Amino acid sequence: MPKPMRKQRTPYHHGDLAAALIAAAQAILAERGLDGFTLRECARRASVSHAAPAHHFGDANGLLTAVATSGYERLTQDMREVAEREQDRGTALVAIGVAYVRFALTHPALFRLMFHSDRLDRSNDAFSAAGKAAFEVLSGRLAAVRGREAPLTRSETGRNPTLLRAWAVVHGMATLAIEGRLGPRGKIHDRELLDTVRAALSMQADAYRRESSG
Amino acid sequence: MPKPMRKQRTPYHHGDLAAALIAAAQAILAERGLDGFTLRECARRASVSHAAPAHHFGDANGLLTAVATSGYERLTQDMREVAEREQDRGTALVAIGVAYVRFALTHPALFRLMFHSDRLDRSNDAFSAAGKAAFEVLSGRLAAVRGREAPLTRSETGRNPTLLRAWAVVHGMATLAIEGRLGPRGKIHDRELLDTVRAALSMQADAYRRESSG
DNA sequence: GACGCTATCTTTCTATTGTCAAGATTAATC
DNA sequence: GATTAATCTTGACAATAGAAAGATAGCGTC
Repeated sequence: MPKPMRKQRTPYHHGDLAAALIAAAQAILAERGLDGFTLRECARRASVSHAAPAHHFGDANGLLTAVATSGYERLTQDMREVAEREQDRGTALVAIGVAYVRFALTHPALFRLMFHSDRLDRSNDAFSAAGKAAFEVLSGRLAAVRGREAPLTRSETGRNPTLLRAWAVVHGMATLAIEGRLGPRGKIHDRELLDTVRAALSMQADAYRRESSG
Repeated sequence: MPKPMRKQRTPYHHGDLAAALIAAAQAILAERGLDGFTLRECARRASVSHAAPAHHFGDANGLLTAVATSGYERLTQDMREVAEREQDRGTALVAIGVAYVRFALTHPALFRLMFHSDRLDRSNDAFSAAGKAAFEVLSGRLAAVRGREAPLTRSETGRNPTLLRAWAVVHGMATLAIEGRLGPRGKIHDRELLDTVRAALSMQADAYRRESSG
């Protein structure tokens, strides 16, 4: 039984370097933003040589893809949680949108990485699965509100005006917010902004209902 | 009278290096995207030493800010042109939104630079003026549709659900489109997508009218 | 328990980048 | 025409990503 050596200087093998690198990358993103991310700084924080990450993630973009994947998983979880707390279908859809925007405000650099970066490896299976799952929370609830049968796939969004509108309004608010286009940032302003977001999404939900019943 | 020397090997002074650098930067953005942009490559394309740009733009971000500024000016012009061709206020608002998305589809990297980059010098006066002008085309037309008096400022968008919604839906569609989230890209697909965008914005405009009259 | 295999990690090297400092060259001004 | 200011070059520095080659240690097999 390989007894874990008790704290040598620096054990040659890290133990769980992949997880440590992801955590370090998340911290760097939060502190310095996406442009402030460097693979070497990541390695430094994990107390490991600058070439070590390559064995787990290939290159810098591979690590970023893993970080983005975990970001999608957290976003999915956030949206599901708030949706389950709501009884009404319409308010559930609004709550999902608010959670989406709140996620962006809480993790702006991560959100940018997930949605606005060309440094992601889209052929990565885990990544696309995580992105798909997040999308389906939104599209599934929308289909419920609209009284539709099956939710649409992502690539069909470009051909369905209603789904496009619903996703776009939420995503647009999130994007504009973290870019500082909607006024100053800060705890107080963010809360005020989320109130406005909730109001705007309620109006949207009302419009969806009117359209599908009219 | 300083007669322009007829084509020496390489004239020590470029003549209009600032413009040449901006043009080179735009070309690089179009070819290789924002992450593919480098200051040295820019200098190479302008046939100038790697340190020359500093005298005109300070640093790399200064050049990018100038490029973004000219991007906002073009976007403003595009939106104004299509709006003037429309008679009805509602269709003008729709046309502005379509122009916004079309601009993003035509210049995706430039659009990302303008809206999703932290490499811009927001204290630059020309830059903020250009951004403000673009915003006011949209908010002005929205105010007209809603029967409002004065259009709102950008920082008030975070407190006004209707304006927030209107900007967000257009910006969200543009963003999702250039990130490939709405299906494959390409001439045919883009045209199909713009039709969907137009349909979606028409539904939005109808909703605005219903709300302000109800 | 010994052997070998393989994953993990380090060191070293190359090419590239942005920025700075100092000098060269030209245009503008008086 | 001389001085000043703007423009551009050369050379250097620190930092980066990635590749190559070697060191170390965990793991299965016999």
